[in-house]
Amino acid sequence: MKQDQVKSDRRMGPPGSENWHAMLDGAEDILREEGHAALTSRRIAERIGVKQRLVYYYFRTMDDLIVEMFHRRSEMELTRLRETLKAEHPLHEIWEICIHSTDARLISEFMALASRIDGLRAEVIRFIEESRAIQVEAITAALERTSRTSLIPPAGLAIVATSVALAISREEQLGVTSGHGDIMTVIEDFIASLDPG
Amino acid sequence: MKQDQVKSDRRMGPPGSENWHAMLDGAEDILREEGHAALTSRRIAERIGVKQRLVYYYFRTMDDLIVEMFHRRSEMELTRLRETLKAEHPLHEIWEICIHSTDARLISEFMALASRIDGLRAEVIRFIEESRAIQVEAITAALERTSRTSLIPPAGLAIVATSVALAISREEQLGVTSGHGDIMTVIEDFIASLDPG
DNA sequence: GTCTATACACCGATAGAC
DNA sequence: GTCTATCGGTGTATAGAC
Repeated sequence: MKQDQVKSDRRMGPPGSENWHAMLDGAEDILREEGHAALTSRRIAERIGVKQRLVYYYFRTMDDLIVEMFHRRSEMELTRLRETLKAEHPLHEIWEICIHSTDARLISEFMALASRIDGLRAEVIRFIEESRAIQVEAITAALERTSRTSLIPPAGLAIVATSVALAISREEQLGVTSGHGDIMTVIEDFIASLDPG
Repeated sequence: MKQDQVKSDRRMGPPGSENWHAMLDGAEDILREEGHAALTSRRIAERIGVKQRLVYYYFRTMDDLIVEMFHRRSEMELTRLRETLKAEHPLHEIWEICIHSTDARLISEFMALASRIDGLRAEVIRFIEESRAIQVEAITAALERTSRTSLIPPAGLAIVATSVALAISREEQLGVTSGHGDIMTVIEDFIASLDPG
């Protein structure tokens, strides 16, 4: 294969270059701060101080840019998750990631976009499956280490943790807080009992 | 107050009329099937067989239409939830509503839109708070009826139920199912023990 | 690599006739 | 109530010079 571009022979900029990263950074900021409606090639260019045309030199289409934005982010997150498996207290670290690196606004936007963009949907599926597998591995190891059994199987616990963390993050951004402390305490106590320290 | 329209003196169509409902129905279908990017006055008009101009006779702006669409829907949902309190097995019925009336695609779109549209955000907050209050009431009553205490306070249980139901609905639409059966069984067993029948 | 310039489509919203 | 017609703005994406 001499050419990477099978769909188009337009000249393209190299992935991973400075501009390439700057454009994805700018796109992420716009998506977080202003939402999907503001995520346009013009605004990205304006934000990082280049001309609009250049966006189409680094990304074939806007949809490509969006998929790449999610892909870059999910790779970083999966790497962080995998590293927790080697740490002393994996469950604490995974819960920290769930609570603090979950930007509900960004996730809402990506979810809505995933319905429309096939490539993004595939990336989202891959991310959910991989991160769940890592969490299940950590939970299973913790159960074995403490010689305990759980009423809820590891995969079920992983779903509860991630979905509650996301819901709390979303509601906090909206300004709703009722019941948050209650459930956080329960989850943290459970983790403490399973992964003492 | 002689005039309802304080922001604009443009002539407006009556809320609740046939066209008014048809437009909101069409808007909902578009949002569910094609996403926010396709939700335009032209497409709504085309879908229900009227001219685009008519949309602006019934709704002052597109944002107004979107807020009204969520409002109409959340009112119906809250009414259904309130009715469960008078039923024989409230917890079963609430869980049914959580699982089956939760359209993850629609909710993703509304959440993303809520970041941009202030009026929609206010409606979303109101809906979350009201529905949580109803759920807490049902759970508290069930605990008293069975003379039980829960490790997790009612508000925490409500958060777990709604957030897990939403996560499962979202993942099912994506085609991810690992762990779903595990957690569903646990929740359903818990409800059965609290609200036997 | 980066630019100017631009084709072309679609959008929100309105004026004013019938 | 519903229509035709339209304005001004913004979007994606490309051609081709430098």
